[in-house]
Amino acid sequence: MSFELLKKNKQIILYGASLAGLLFLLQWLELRFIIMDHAFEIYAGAIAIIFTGVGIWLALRLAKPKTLIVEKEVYISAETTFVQNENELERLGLSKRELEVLQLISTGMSNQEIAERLFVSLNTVKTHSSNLFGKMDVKSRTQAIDKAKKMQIIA
Amino acid sequence: MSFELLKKNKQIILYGASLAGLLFLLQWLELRFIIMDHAFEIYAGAIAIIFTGVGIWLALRLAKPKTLIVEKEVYISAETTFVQNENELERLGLSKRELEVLQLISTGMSNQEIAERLFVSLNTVKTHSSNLFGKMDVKSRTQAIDKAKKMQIIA
DNA sequence: TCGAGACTCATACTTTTGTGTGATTTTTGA
DNA sequence: TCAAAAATCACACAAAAGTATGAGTCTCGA
Repeated sequence: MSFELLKKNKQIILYGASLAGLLFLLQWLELRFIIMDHAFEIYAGAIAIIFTGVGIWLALRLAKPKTLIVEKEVYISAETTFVQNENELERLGLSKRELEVLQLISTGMSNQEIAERLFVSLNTVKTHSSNLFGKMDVKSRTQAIDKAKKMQIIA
Repeated sequence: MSFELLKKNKQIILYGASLAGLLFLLQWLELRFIIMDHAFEIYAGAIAIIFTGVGIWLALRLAKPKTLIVEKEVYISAETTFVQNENELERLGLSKRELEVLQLISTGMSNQEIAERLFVSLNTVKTHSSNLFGKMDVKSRTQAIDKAKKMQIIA
């Protein structure tokens, strides 16, 4: 715990130490160059410059990094992001088979192709599609596709 | 031009000025408190602390911000992000009118409705649609819708 | 100005789609 | 278990979609 604290305040401790160190250095230097004119100003200037540097160094180390949030546009194909709108689907009251037919219609299949895919007769597919058009309140397969996509009940 | 330069180096000039100012201040203070013991060390410490502050301030102002790039995924629905795939559209060789018909077909409109919308005859719409089906290599309007959406040539 | 492509339209025909009605079987939930 | 819903299918008809062919007009670039 106290070690943690030490670690956390490392910079501050280091700063204090360097400050103290420099003062000792200055005192020692004072003895040697006290005779010099304007020695004080020179020292003061040196300290100012040095500690400006220390300050800069401190700031750069301690400054919280500015978090730059880059909004990355992620284009995701409709298939991967598709989540079926269960509510709307429920509301329509489409049966499992009707939804299946609707999905196949949306892929561009003809009634005959759908019949073959589902192993039922063409008439059955027609019945299903006609019924689902009624439930969806549309008049054609193309309208059904458009509406179903807008309602997010198919991909 | 020289004004620009002045502006650009404002911080540096300010720093120099404050440094000079402080030295004058110190010289003046020296005359008054020279009698104090350890005055020099006190001054030196004060200078160190002040210029550490100056350094920090400078660093924070001038330093390039440490940027932590956080990629935030922005999900965008298909409708709002729609950009027509010009290349594919070009490749298909659809005429302006054919594309118009295709777009209206995709909204679920019947040929008759499209004819009325475009102020042309039903036969004209049929001709356009038949031609565009040929160019798109599909056999029905539903297939055309599916393919066009996948090719991103319609919304 | 000449030809190619675009746009228009018609006619005739085929195919597909959609509706209406009725019926049988299966599934399912109360 | 019993009724309702779902799924299946047929037939007949109507409506829409799609194809093939031919043709007239218009625009635009070579």
